[in-house]
Amino acid sequence: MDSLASLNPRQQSAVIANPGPTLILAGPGSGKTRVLTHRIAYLVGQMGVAPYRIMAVTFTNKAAREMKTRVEALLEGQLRGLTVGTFHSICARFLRREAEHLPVTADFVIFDDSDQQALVKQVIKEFNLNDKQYAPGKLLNKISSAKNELIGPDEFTASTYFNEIVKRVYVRYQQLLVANNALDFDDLLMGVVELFRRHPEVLAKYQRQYEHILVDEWQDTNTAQYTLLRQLAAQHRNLYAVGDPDQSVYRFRGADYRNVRKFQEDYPDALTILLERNYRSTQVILDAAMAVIDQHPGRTRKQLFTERQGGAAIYAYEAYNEQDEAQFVVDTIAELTRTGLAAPGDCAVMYRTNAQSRSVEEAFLRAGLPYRLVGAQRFYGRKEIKDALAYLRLIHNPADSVSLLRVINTPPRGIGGKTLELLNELATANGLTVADVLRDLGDSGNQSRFMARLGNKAATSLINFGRMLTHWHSARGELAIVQLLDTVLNRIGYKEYLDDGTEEGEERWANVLELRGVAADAGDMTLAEFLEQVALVSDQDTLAEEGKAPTLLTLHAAKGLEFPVVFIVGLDEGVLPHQRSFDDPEAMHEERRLMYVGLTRAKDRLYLIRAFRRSLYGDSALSDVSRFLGDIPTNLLTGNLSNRQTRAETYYKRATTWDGGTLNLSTPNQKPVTVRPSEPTYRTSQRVRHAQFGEGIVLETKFVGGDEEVIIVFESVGVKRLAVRVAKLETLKG
DNA sequence: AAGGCCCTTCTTTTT
DNA sequence: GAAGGGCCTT
Repeated sequence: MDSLASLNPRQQSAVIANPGPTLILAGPGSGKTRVLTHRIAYLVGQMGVAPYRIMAVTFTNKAAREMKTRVEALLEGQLRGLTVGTFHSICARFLRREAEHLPVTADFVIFDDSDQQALVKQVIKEFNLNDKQYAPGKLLNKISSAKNELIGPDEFTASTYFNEIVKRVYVRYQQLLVANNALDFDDLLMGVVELFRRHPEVLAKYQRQYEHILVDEWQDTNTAQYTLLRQLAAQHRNLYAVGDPDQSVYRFRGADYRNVRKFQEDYPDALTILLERNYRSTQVILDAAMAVIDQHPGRTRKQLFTERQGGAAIYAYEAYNEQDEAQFVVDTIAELTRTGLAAPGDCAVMYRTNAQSRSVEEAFLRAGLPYRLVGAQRFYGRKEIKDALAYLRLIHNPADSVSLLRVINTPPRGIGGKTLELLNELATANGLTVADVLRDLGDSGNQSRFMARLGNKAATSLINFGRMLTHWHSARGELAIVQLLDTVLNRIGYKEYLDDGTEEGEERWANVLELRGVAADAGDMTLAEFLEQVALVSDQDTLAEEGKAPTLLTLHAAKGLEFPVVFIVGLDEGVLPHQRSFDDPEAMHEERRLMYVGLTRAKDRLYLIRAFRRSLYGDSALSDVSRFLGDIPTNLLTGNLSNRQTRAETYYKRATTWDGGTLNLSTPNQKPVTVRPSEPTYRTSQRVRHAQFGEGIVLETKFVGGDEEVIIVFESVGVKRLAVRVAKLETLKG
């Protein structure tokens, strides 16, 4: 075993801590994963604990996989029976195993966000509610928070009229889930807690088994998760929690960093170990990060330190707009690569919201450079992927009415609204599900007792569809996932449906092929296992081994990762911190922690970028520099934003030298209004000729300090930025 | 029934 | 500046 000698004294004492409740407060880059893996290896290798008596819980599958691999490497062998997984996957496993105690069967499917939306919309319709006043998303938020707080539909107390509606929706929504043989994400957690409460003998079984429970990212646990762990650890009390309250960024999902303090209150005898030595970043980067997080009220200060004294100054850059911001990132990466200071794969670009990735992606595309984008949700959220998966889900679980509705007329097969209405009616009148009616139609064809009410055309379509379903359903056990998927795709002519000759169509089909690849990788996994796996992937899970290209990801997805070079874009008030946090102090604190997470991802170089103007809702507006940038001492900064005094003056000068007409800036600090520059001379995608560079296409026109600038991609030399006044461009036709 | 067009309404973050 | 919903025509 990789000896304990490779760990520092603090880490060592964490690894060899006596049994009992233990809390490891681990600053960023302090080697918490090493501590966790060594701890497990120590328990197994030195303390003789059987692997099956250990549970290690993480938040992402990637973290779970990594932990397992690293423990196995330490022990030089397979660890049979060790439970490593995410909260959600471990809970799903428990629930399937104990399904006899549940309202759903062991085959239950997991409903994702859009399935939940569909179900709530159904309830809204059923109750004749106004979906503006009672927006599905709002209702779902309420329901989700309730579940995270372990409040079931019956316990939900309605103190206001709105909550009265929420309660009714919640009750009905839960009924529908059960009718669909489905659970949502929150049900997985709450379901296990409830199961344990109702069936102490089941709980006792697991309590006995799990002598040691280790938890990563403790600060991100919510009430349901916290309660679950307390239940499980009640007998042996060997709860080993690793976390950092400064990195808690999932409040919207019910996470409560106060669970760190709660741990100490609930286990007064807990051993607490602080890991403050950082092995990742330069001191410059750490100082900046500490300066930001130290402004967080009501927090215990940590004094992070590193051997990596000094380091490159942090480059703070103000771009003109988000295109310029993205261009700066691309140019800088090119420059770092050229000078050998970093490879493209060392670089990461982080942003607050997914929407911000677009301008960055466009800049990479324009430069013809590759990048990798993190985001499983984006992939699995695509319509074509959801549709393909809906077929598989329906084959697996015919009770899944949400999937049925998705695919019954995709691709179009002549089953429209009227037919669906009739189908529903038939089902309800006979006390059956829609799937039952379809199956009967498929089985009995023209002899079906439901024929009478159906028109000829509709009946044929329904019979055909019913037959396909029945056929696939009975074949599902004999085929590998990828074969089943191929069969379905072929039969429904999905390629022909998607690939309509447009670029988008081609891309859609390419996405389906990617899903096919995932299915092929699933090997001989059962359909149930496959569906669960794809339901529970996280954004981070899609991040394979380090690539050769820069990584684009949200700050949330960046948690737990590190990169030699980090760019954080969008350091503007309203973006980071996000607009939505302005009137909620707790939310604002979380924005600060998010900034802290981003800063501490960087090992060597950090670039903080903002845009002077940024398009929002379509038209563009001016923004202020993020307050978080202002918290970083200027002596750590370089770049055009390193002197804040002058910047404020610059805004003023720049703003007042614009066309003047619509401007009413009286003081430099007053919030600037939207400025309309005069009409551009050139238009986007216009062809032009330059005396030296030859022919090109205008990508963008803009005004900088009253000067008109155009960005042009030339056939000969690529992208150039030119001043119209100087460039003498000739416009071409076409 | 299906496809197209115009309208609105948003946009945090994700297991 | 996209995506969904409502309303139109074929």
